[in-house]
Amino acid sequence: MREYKEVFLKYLCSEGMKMTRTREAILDAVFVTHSHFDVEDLYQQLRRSKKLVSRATIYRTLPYLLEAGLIRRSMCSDHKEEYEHIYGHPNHLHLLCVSCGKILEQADNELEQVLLRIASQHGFTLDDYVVSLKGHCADCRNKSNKDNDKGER
Amino acid sequence: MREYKEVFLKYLCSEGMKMTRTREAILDAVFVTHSHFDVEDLYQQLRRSKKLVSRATIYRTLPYLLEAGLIRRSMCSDHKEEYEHIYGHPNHLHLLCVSCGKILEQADNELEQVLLRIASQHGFTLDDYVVSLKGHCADCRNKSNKDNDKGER
DNA sequence: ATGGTTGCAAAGGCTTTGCAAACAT
DNA sequence: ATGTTTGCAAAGCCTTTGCAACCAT
Repeated sequence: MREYKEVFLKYLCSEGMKMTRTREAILDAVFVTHSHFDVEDLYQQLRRSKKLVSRATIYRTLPYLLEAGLIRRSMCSDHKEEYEHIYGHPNHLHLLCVSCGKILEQADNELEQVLLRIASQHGFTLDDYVVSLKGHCADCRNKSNKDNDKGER
Repeated sequence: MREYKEVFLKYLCSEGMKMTRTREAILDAVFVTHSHFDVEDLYQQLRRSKKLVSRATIYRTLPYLLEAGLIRRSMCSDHKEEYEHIYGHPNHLHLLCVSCGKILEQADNELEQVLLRIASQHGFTLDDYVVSLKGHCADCRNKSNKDNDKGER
């Protein structure tokens, strides 16, 4: 519970920086979100909770959260930096349907074992990973089959 | 050999578009590159081969190459769209050393099997995947150990 | 001839930054 | 009191777009 605040505080101290209301609010906004978010999402989330924080400050704070190991970059989306928080959000993979844009998240043990093996084969530690699969989900495949029946495109 | 030109031509036709010198030059520039590239890389590559193509046109062309299945988006780099070409460049994973920035590429069969299983478990086809592992390479671990011996930071 | 394509320069969107005021300790 | 942090607005960067000239067929 709120363990992430400790982590951030420790990080800030170690860098000679201070914990402020603003940073605390941003941190909370990050952990309210349960999936991917970008700067705009946080900005809106903060407005909703009546904590007015400028976008500039959010931009300035996210790299610290990244450094502190509290968030990580998420899938590359078009042209925006997306993040996701890490606590209670173990490493996982994303399944993206390129047709409808749906995203599933999933953790998989066997996958993790394989990645560990690969990393250590190359003398690497495995600190983090991003696995994104792209394909077509069942729904979209069905839909497009129906469309084809009616005469393609 | 040059098979990619066929592929692109076919794609262009199917969309009512034309093959032009400019597009051919961009395609060549893409396949000259052996690793990741962004728009600026292509632009410089084209200048070097005395084919002056505007950045705007490169920006306009890359989505077509993507659509045609000739390139794919690469690792999320800071703030730029990176691509890599696909021919002779099978799906693979990236190992990134977060300390020195070194990137290894590697194909792995077992990994691919696991990803296929996961996709189909969710009813997805597996059209493409991106696997990025982040960690510290052996060199950097050694270096940082030495640094520590001399008195940490 | 005709419709797609290109380069240019302008516009757009997201991100960064200089600076003075506000804040934490 | 002192150094850090913030918001604002301006600047910066990468990317997109309108348009007139150009090219492919």
